Amino acid sequence: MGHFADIILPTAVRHPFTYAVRESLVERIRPGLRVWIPFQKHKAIGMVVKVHQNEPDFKTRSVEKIMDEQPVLSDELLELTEWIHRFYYCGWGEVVQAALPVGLNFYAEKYLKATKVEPDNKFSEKQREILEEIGQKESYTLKEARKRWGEEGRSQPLKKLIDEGYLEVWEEPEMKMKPATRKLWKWKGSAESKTVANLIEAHREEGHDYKWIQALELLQELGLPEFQDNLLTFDLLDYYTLNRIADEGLIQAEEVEHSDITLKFEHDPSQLTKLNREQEQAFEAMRRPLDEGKYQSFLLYGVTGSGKTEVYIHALKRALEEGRGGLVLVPEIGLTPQIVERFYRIFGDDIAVLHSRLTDRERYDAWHALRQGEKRIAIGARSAVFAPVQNLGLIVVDEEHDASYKQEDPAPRYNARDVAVMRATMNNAVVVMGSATPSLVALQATRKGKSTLLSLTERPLEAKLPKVKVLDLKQYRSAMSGPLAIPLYEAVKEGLKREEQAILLYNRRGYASFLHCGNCGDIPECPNCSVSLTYHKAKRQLRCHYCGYAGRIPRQCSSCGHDDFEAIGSGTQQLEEQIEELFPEARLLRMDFDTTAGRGSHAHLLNKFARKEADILVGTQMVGKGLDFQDVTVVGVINADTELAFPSFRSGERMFQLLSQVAGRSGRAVKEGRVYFQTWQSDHHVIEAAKKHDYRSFARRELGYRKSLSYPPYSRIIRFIFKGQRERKVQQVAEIFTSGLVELLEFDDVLGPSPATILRMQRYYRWESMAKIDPGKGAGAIERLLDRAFALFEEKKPEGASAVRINVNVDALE
DNA sequence: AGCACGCCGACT
DNA sequence: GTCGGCGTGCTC
Repeated sequence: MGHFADIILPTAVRHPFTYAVRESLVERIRPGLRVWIPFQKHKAIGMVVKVHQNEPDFKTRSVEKIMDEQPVLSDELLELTEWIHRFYYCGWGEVVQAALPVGLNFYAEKYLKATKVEPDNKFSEKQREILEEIGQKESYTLKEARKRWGEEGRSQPLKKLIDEGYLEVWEEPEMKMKPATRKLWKWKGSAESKTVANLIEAHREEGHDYKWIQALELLQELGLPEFQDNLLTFDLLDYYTLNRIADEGLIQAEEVEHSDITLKFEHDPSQLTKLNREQEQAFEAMRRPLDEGKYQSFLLYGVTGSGKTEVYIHALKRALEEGRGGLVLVPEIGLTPQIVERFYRIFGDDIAVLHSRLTDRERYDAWHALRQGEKRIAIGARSAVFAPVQNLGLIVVDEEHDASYKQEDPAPRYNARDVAVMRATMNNAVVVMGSATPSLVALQATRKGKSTLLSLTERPLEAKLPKVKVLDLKQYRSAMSGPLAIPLYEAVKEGLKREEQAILLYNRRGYASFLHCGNCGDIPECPNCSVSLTYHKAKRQLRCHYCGYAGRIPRQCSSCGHDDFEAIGSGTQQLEEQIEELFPEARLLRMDFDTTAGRGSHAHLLNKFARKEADILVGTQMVGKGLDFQDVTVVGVINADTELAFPSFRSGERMFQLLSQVAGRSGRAVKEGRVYFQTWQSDHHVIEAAKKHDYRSFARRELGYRKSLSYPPYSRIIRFIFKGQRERKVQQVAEIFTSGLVELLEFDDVLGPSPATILRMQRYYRWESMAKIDPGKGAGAIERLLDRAFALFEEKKPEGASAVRINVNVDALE
């Protein structure tokens, strides 16, 4: 009897493909190995998930060769990815593709080769250049060629050569990865020449260009020049910035072998901090299941500054002592050198840091080191949940409530926090989720006994929580100083007198600048999406945030024909101007989308402020994480409640998180701080709870509201997006599919269909529906339900339904 | 999801 | 007469 292999590919098709296995391969083939297979008209990489002897009733093709000696995915990760594919209703191969680094995933490099020989005069000059260059080299990747000649205007010489068969494209399964050398940076400068601060000062006096000074400041911010061995790694830095400084001869760049490139902070395990009483209790609670090798889930609720990280570190240390590995997940923007340093100090080279600036090769090496057990801890953002940590004993999910754990688009639309819980279950491991403002889903899990609540309430003595004053705008309507209610205005004024600093926050909505017609008020829209175009003053361009469209400013208004466009500044820009009028003496710094466009400029602005080069910082919520300033005594939120206008069941939760962050952060300074919330809804429970730093009362109210409308955690939301180029068809498909859902889900709520908030995006019309289902339903039940919904739709679908794509988003956040 | 095939409108 | 955009259907 013949042998067959079920093989997955990175497609949205939700079933494996069955291939025949030649006799000579039967011995070696097994799940987790990648294979080179014929697929459609080309060859592709697939992964074996099952080997069996059941001949299928269609004709099979044969596995060409086996690519790996050892499975790239262990049984554990194979099982985990399969669960994700069922639960989040996406292709198994799509999950595996997201889980593996380049070099171990399904990506096969495409190469170019010159084939036919033709007289030169047949080609354009550009084409002759391309053919000559490619002909010279042994192998040329399509990627390289596209980079060089892909953007050659309308004529597309490269594409034509390929289409006409003068260049052949073929794929190869093996990845040729660039050697793992990187530039390492050496700080040149004598012991006396000192700090970068001196240099900046000196160069300022010499009138050096601003960008150069900015680059230097970046170095100073990171504190790297003061490094003991004067070696700078740029793992978490901006390559171009450092190159620029190197060009100036201030630092030297050296090529260094890969093994030397890891974040080298001081490694001194003896610096383990002693835990306080509460931290000790939390640690003790985790220690039992950790020692017994049992699954248990914890929610570590602790206000900012209460020392959650220390608890994580102690627990990790314990896991390592038990001979097990650890995994630390942080939000996308949470992986800063400062955080890495704290872990590195205790665990040294036991840690693999998986951050977005790694090259393919470095990612591959880090993955390998974990797989081989050479490194026992992985730290990284969302996709690090797939890191091949051996004998996993502990998973930490820091800032558990953070939205960046959920991948929205493209598939797989998984939530790394929930995947972490599942992975811990499968490994009999402990999972700790930490937050100062836990998500209601995590909180509910503790009430249901699925998770254990641990609290850290003590803060270091010097860090008192600031007093929050709510300013009701209804009441102050006639007592305003520009955008500021009188008490906030007075507070800022008094603070400035004492040479203290202030931060004024403006909510995100309406933060971009745009253009409007001075005659009829019409705002130019994106030709591909139904959104207003934003105005980029510097480039004199109109841009779309959704599809990337960029265009010139139109000559005349498309609706009335007049030609007098006016620019309307962003919310923060306007606020900045108004504040300038109120406090003409003060030095202002604005921080928003426009001013932080460049890389590193975010940290740059904050540090400028920290050095007291400005008195007032005006910004959007992106200021968020950077509120710990010694001399800031006034923080004002100009429009605390705009978030509530956002049509989402989570807007209250999001606003509470935002306001708590503001209210919680500014209390670190020694001087007593004051926080002001300006709002139209002073009696709103979210405002009241945030004012009193009272998570519990917020949660109680919010859970009541969620329960009454059966929103998460009392339901699980599945969101469907229907998209296609013909609006009528999209609507029709949305209606028919949704009516099928209603039939299947008699007792659960189905909302919609309705046009999406942004009806048209990238030339596709979008409609959406939402189903609220029983939160107890597991992966299997969800998969069966959706299978039935699609089967039902298959029976009822109208003519032309295939022009409408249906996206499924399980546990959608919005 | 990607990709090739095939149909139909615009331009040399 | 031909090029290229987009709807349609398929992948073992």
